[in-house]
Amino acid sequence: MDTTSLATERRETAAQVERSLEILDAAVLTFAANGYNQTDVQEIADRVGVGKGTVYRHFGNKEALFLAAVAHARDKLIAAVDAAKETENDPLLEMRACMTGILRFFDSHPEIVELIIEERALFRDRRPSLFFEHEEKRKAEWAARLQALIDSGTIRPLPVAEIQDTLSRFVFGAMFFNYFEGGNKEPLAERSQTMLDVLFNGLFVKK
Amino acid sequence: MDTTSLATERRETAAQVERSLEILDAAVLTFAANGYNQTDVQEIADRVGVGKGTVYRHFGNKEALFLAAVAHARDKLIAAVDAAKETENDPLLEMRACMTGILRFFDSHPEIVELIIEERALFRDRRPSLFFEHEEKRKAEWAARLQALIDSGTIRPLPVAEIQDTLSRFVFGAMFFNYFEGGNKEPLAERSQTMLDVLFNGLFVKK
Amino acid sequence: MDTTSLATERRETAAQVERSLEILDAAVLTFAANGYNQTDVQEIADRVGVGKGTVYRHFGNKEALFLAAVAHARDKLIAAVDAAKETENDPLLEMRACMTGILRFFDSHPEIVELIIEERALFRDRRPSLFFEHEEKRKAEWAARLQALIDSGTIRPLPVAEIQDTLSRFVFGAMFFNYFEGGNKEPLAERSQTMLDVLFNGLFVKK
Amino acid sequence: MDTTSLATERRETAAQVERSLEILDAAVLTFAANGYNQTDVQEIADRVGVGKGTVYRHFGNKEALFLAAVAHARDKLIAAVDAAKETENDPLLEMRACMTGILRFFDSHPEIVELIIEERALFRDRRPSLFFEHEEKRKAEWAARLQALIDSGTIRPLPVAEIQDTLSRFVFGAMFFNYFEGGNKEPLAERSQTMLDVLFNGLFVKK
DNA sequence: GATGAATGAGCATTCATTCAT
DNA sequence: AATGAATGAATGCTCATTCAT
Repeated sequence: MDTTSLATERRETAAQVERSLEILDAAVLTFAANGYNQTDVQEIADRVGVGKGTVYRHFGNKEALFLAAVAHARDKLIAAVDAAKETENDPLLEMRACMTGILRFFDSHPEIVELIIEERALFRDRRPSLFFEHEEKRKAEWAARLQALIDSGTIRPLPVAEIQDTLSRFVFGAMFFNYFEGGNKEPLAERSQTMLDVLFNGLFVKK
Repeated sequence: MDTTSLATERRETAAQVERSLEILDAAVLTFAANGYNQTDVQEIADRVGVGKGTVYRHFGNKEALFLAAVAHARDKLIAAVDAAKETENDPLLEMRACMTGILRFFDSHPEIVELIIEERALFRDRRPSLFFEHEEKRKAEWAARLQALIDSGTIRPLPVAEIQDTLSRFVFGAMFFNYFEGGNKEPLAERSQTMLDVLFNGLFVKK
Repeated sequence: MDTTSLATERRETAAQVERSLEILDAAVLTFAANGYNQTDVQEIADRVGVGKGTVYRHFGNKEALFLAAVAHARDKLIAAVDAAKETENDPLLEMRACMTGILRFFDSHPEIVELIIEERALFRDRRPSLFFEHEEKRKAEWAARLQALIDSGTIRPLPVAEIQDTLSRFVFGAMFFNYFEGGNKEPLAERSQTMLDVLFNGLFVKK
Repeated sequence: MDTTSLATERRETAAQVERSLEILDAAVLTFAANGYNQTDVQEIADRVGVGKGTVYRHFGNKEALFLAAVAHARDKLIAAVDAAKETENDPLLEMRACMTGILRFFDSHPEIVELIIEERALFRDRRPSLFFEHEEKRKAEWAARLQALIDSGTIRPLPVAEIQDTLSRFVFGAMFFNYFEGGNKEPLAERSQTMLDVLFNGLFVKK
C-alpha cells in the first residue's frame, strides 16, 4: 500500500508539476497583457481550462501566483542566455554573446518586459526585483572573466565591479528605454551595433 | 472697478492654480508611495487638507489626476536639466551636464522613478510614455550639437541618431537599472564616473 | 425709510417673482427631460443663467423646487381647462370641452406627463398626488352640473360620485395609458372620438 | 452515471432558479417600497439572506435586476388574467372576467403599480413600457373575439382597434388614476361596477 | 443678494478568497 | 483533488447643500 500510494503520489506530483507549468505560462501571458490588478484569476483559470479553485490550490493566492510567474519568466531568460553563451569559447565573444542574447530574448518576449514593470509597480518595496536577483549570483562568475580580459590587455584596467555595473546598465538600460520609448518595432538586438561599438571603443576619436 | 474685478479674478485664478499644484505635489508623493491602485483619492485629499470632491473638481477623475501628476513630474525634470545645461557653454560640457543633471534629478526624486513605472504599468498601451514624450522634441535640438562635435573632430563620425539613442539608453538605462536592482543608496550621479568614462573612451585599451 | 424699504421690497419682490417663474419653467423642462435623480440643480441654474446658490435661495432645496415645479404645471392645466370650458354654455358641451381640453393639454405638454410620473415615483407616500389634489375641489362644482343633467333626463340616474370617478378614469386613464404604451404620436384628443362615443352611448347595441 | 450527473445538474440548476426567483420577489417588494434610486442592492440581498455579490452574480447589475423584477411582475399579471379568463366560456363574460381580473390583480398587488411607475420614471425613453409590451401580442387574440361579438349583434360595429384602445384605457386608466388619486382603500374591482355599466350601456339615457 | 468652490455622505460594482459539494 | 457559487471588503465618483466672498 505504501508503494501504491507512493506511486500514486509520484504520478500525481508529475501531473501536478505539469499543471503548475501550464498555469504559469497562462499567468505570464495574462498578467503581461492585462496587468496585475486588471487580471481576474478566473481569466487565467479559463485560459488553462481549469477551475479557479485549482489555481488557488496550486499557488495559494494571487500574489504568490504572480511572483511564481515572474520567477518562471526569469528562468527562461537565464536558460536563453546560457544557451547563447555556449556558442562561444573566447571570453570576449562570450560576453558579447550574452549581451546580444539578453537583447534578443526581450525582442522575442516583449511580454516579459511588461511583467517586470508590473512586478516593480506591485512590489515597490521588494528590492532588488525578483527578476534581477539572480544577477547578483552571476556577477562573481563574470568578475573572474573580466579580470582575465584586463590581465590579457584586452580591456582597460577599470574597477571590475564598475565595469559590470556599466555593462548591466547598458544592456538592461537599452531594453527598458526601448520599452518606455515604445514605437520602434525593429529588433533591439539589431539596432544595438552602434551601441556596442561605443561601449567597446568609446565616443571620442582616438588620438 | 475694472482693476478691482480684474485683481479679484486674478487672485481667484491664482488660488485655483495654487491649489491644483498642491494637489499635484501630494498626488506625486502618494501615487509613488502606494502605487495607483493602492491609492485612495481620499488619501491625496487628506494630505492636502481638502475634501475628496475638491480633488475631483480640479482633475475630473483619478486617472486624469495621475496623468497630471506624471506631467507635473516630467516638467520638473525638464526644468532641472535646463538649469544644469545653463551652467556650461562648451557643447561637450553641456552634454555631460545634462546627463549628470538627469541622474542627479532622479537621485533627489526617487519617487518620480516609481511614478514612471506606475505609468507604464497602468497605461501599457500608451507608447511612448507620457514622461518620455518630450524627449522626441529635444532630440532635434541635440542633433545639431552632436554634428558639430563630430565636425570639430571631437567625437567619432557615427550616425547622429544612433549616438542619441545610445546616450539615452545609457543615462535612463542607468537610472532604471539602478532602480530595479535597488539597494545601492549612494547617489547614482556619483557612481557614474566610470560609466561616463567608458561612454567616452570605450572599454578597449587603445592601441 | 419705511416707505423706501417697502418700495425696495416691492420692487425686489416683483423681480423675485419673475425670477422664480423663470426657474420654475426651467425646472419643469429639466426634471421632465432627465428625471428627478438625473437632474443636477446646476443644470436648471444654467438654463436660467443664474448661479446654483440662487436657485437654492428661491426654493430652499431640490425637493421643494420639484414640488413647486409640479404645482406650476398643475396650475397651467387648470388654466387651460378653464379656458376650454368658457367656450361653451351648455352643461353637456362644457363637460365635453373639459375632457378634450385635458387631453389637448397633455398632447401639447407631454413633458408634464413625465413630471407627474416622476412625482409619484419620488413621493410614493404622498397621496393623492399634488397634481391631482385640486381635482377634489373641482368635484363638488361638477356634482351639481351632473345632477342637473340627470334631472333633465339627459344622462342616466347613476350615483353622481361614481359618474365622476368614471369620467376621471376615462380621461386621465386615457392619458396615462397612452403615455405608458408610447409610440403613438397622433394627438390623443383626436384619437378619442370613439372613446367618447362609447362613454356616452355604450358598447352594446341599443335595443 | 448519466442519470446521476443529470440529476445533479438539474438539482443545481433548480437551486439556481429557485434562488433567482427569491431574489426577484425581494426585488419587487424592495424597489416598490423604496423606489429604484432609494434602494441599496444590499437591502435586497439582506431580505433574501444572501450576500450582495450573489445578487450581482445572478443579475449582473442593478438595472438588469430591476428590469427582471418588472418582467417577473408582468408575468404574474399575465398568469392571473389567464386564470381568470379560464373560468368563463362566453366571449362577453371572458372579456369581463379579464377586466375585473386585471383590477383585482392590482388590488392585491398594489406594489406592482409602484413598480410600473418606477419603470417609467427610470426608463422614460424606452417605450412601450416593458410591462405593457406584451399587451401588443394579446391584442390580435382579442380582435377576433370582439369581431365575433360585433357579428353576433351584441356590441356596436365600431372599429375593433379603437374598441380595444378604449377598453385598455378604461381598465388600466382606472388602475392608474386610482393609484394617483390615492386614498380610497376599497378594492377597485368592486368600485368598478358603475364603470363597467357605463362602458357597456353608456351615460346617455336610451331613447 | 448672488455666486460657485468646497464638502462628504452615499452607493454600485468588482473580485480575491473560501468552502460545501 | 477539483470546482465554482457565495461572500463582503474596498473605493471611485456624484451631487445636494453650505457658506465665504
